[in-house]
Amino acid sequence: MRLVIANCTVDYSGRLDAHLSEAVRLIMVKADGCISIHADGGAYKPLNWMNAPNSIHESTDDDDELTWLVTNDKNEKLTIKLHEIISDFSQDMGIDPGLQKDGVEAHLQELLAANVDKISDGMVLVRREYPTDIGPVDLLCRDDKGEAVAIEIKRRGEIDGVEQLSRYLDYLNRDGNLRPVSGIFAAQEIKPQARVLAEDRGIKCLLLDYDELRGIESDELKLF
Amino acid sequence: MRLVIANCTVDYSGRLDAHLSEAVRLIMVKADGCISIHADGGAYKPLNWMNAPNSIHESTDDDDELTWLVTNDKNEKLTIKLHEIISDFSQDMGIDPGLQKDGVEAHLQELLAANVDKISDGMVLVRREYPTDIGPVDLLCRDDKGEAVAIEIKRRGEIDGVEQLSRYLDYLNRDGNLRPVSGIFAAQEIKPQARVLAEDRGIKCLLLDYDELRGIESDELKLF
DNA sequence: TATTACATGTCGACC
DNA sequence: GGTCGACGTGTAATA
Repeated sequence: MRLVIANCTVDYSGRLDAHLSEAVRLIMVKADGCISIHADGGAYKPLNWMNAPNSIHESTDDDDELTWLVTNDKNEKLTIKLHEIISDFSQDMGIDPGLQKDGVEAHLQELLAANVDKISDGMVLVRREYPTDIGPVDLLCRDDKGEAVAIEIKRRGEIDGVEQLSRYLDYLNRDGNLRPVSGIFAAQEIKPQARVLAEDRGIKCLLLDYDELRGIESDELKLF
Repeated sequence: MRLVIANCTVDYSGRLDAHLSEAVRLIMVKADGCISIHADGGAYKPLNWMNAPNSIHESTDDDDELTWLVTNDKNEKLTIKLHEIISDFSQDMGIDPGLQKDGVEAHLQELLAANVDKISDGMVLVRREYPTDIGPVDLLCRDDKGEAVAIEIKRRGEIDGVEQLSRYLDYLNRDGNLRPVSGIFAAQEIKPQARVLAEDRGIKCLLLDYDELRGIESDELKLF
């Protein structure tokens, strides 16, 4: 990794056009060639960047001013004029062992799939990722009366997720072998508007507690 | 901005749980306190981060090992154990003058608004950003028969955009002065699922060619 | 390769 | 603070 702190101006042209006027910024060049330009504030997103693969071409103009021209094969171009280099530091880091995550949607789905009987007595899982023409339903179950129940799982339950489940229900209810299919919208957090929309459409909401799901003890989950 | 290169392990707990095993990484601390941890590859997204506002607490354990504990008021916690510091560099950068952008959806809307007659003969623009209680419709037009047409414009046409237009159409069709209102879903690129859903709902799809719109010559746009 | 849906999405605008 | 829509979204999995 190479870290250059410099007074610079930057132009990007590609998916849109963008310009950065002269200021001191950090220019980060990673081992794979990707490059990002950071200001001293504003979260982690860089002001400009160019992902790998790309090619970096360095040149010097008449005024001894350094320019980096970064291009890729998608017609994107990043031009960095380095007016004054304040610091230039390189360090080899090797390959990162990588990030282990726990608690993303796939994990929630796995846990809930193993505990559908906790949603209501007699509920059984038919299958995960039940396929339809408009995409897979997270969980398809049958309740104690043998009626089909489609479950959509989100980490954050917003209005889009309710729309998505509604589409699945529309679709599934056209299938004579499944009809009638009811819906459960399950999420760690359900936004008020999503809850209102779900209830308006006869979809039940289920608030998931990750720790509770992980712990075996969990009581019955609370449907409402 | 402070740049620390160190052999470190990191744990994040908050929206999910994540763990980074020991390796050499860059730790970036910006002037606003936000912090990000970068590996030497993998585009611009850091492995872990914590946005401002937060509070950073530094401590030393029995083995003289440095730990940074970063917390915020949303119950997120980032723990960085610094086993060995290879480099520690600070530089004041001042406030960045900021990024100027040019050429996104607003531009597409502008171009299409000026060329609604190219969509079909006799089409006239009623207004851009036609207001409704559930948000503004990108373009409201009337066709050669005087019937209202709502147009939703996207750079990338996905299923959500079709839902959005559907909501507008539901709403507009309750208005006796407008009814019947038909819909056109216009985008530079339309995903297959979005197209299927649109057609299922009687919404026409319109593929926009940015260069063609910009060039005055453009033939009639092709509705399908 | 392209298509899809997730993301600690982030970010801004508006209410 | 919550919702909504755009993003140079990026990214991984899947077909």
